[in-house]
Amino acid sequence: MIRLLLADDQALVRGALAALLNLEPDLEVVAEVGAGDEVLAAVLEHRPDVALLDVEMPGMDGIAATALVRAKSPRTRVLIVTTFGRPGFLRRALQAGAHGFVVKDTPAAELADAVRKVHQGLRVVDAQLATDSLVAGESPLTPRETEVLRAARDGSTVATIAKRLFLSEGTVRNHLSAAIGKTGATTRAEAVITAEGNGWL
Amino acid sequence: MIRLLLADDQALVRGALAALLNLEPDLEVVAEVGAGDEVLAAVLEHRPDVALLDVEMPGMDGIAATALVRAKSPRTRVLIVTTFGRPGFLRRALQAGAHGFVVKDTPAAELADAVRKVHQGLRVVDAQLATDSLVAGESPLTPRETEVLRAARDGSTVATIAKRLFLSEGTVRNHLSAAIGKTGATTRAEAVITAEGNGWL
DNA sequence: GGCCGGTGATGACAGATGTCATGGCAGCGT
DNA sequence: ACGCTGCCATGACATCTGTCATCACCGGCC
Repeated sequence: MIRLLLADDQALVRGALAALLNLEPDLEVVAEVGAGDEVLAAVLEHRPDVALLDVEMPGMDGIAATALVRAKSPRTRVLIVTTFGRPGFLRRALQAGAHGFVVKDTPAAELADAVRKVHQGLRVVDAQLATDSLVAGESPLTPRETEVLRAARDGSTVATIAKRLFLSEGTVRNHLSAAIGKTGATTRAEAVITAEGNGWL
Repeated sequence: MIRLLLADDQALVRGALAALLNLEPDLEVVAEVGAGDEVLAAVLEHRPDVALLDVEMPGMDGIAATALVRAKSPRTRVLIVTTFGRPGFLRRALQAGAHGFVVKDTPAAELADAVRKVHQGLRVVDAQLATDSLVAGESPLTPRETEVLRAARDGSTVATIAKRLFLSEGTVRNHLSAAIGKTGATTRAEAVITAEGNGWL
């Protein structure tokens, strides 16, 4: 019997996935959580064989949670199950120690197989996403550029960003300009969009 | 036995919801589709009692699909099941003839009840969302303002938007300025975000 | 008819934005 | 020690953006 932990912030999806997986005779959902910062405690308490984690979660994202789980409970294998096939997500998830990466629009029938493969120690990775990841490459943005661009996501002005990050306006403009150049964009908003699409933020 | 149709673009979620609902002795999923423009054909073929539709779908959104289903198959009741609790979505869904509106982070146990209530002809609406909907109100944007703001979502410049919509740059700026004022924003990007958040785009 | 709201346009203007050159400073690898 | 890279800052400049006033056309409505 393979023991599973489910982490997804959408209760309905979480419950539905539990129902789906519990249909399999060799799978058993032993714990469910709805936030990233609840994952580790639940893992330590229930010691699941495989943890299925969403990337987008309140508290802590699934990738940070993956790293924690791998560090504190090495026998637990991690399968990322996410909505967005962002290339950067895949890369960072694997670097954090995830064993598998499945997008939510894969057929339901394949999920159980993915779980079993991950449990056997195999790697499960969406093929399309793997190639995208190679194309998109690692984030070209420096930490500071990333931070500034992230602060620009909500449509703030340069002045606001500067205050929030304790930088001069000129510096913010410089970082934004660099980020715009590196993303191949011509506008701040465009840079935000492509950077997000590649999972660089 | 209540016969159900499921429409959601994420195959995994769709399959999981089917598993969840099929656990109920009085519910039966008779059809599944992954795009909005497949909904009507499937409804006409299988004549489900209740159709569970996601809002965000390729082809046609769930709200437009709702209107179609209500027009062509009045006996089929529609329950919207969506990720985003945008006030405008609720309003438009109800106007299109939906009988229920459930957000994906409601507990899984409540979904079956919602389906049964909708089947009985009752209205099921997320309480929090209903009040939000009243607060946010109808979109204050004129059709043209909406169109221009929508064209600005990808971070285009005024010049690009003007060309795409065959307007002068000044006119585009005027519409954007009006939209910014009506949304209470100070930037185009901010206006886009709040308008999207309210389901006005 | 007269009024009003939505649409399109123009011109003008202050302010924000993106770019560039330049300089200083800290850390890191050779 | 030297050079490289990343980070921070400044100043200057062209351009874009947001705002405002003004005009014109059209459709609906009292």
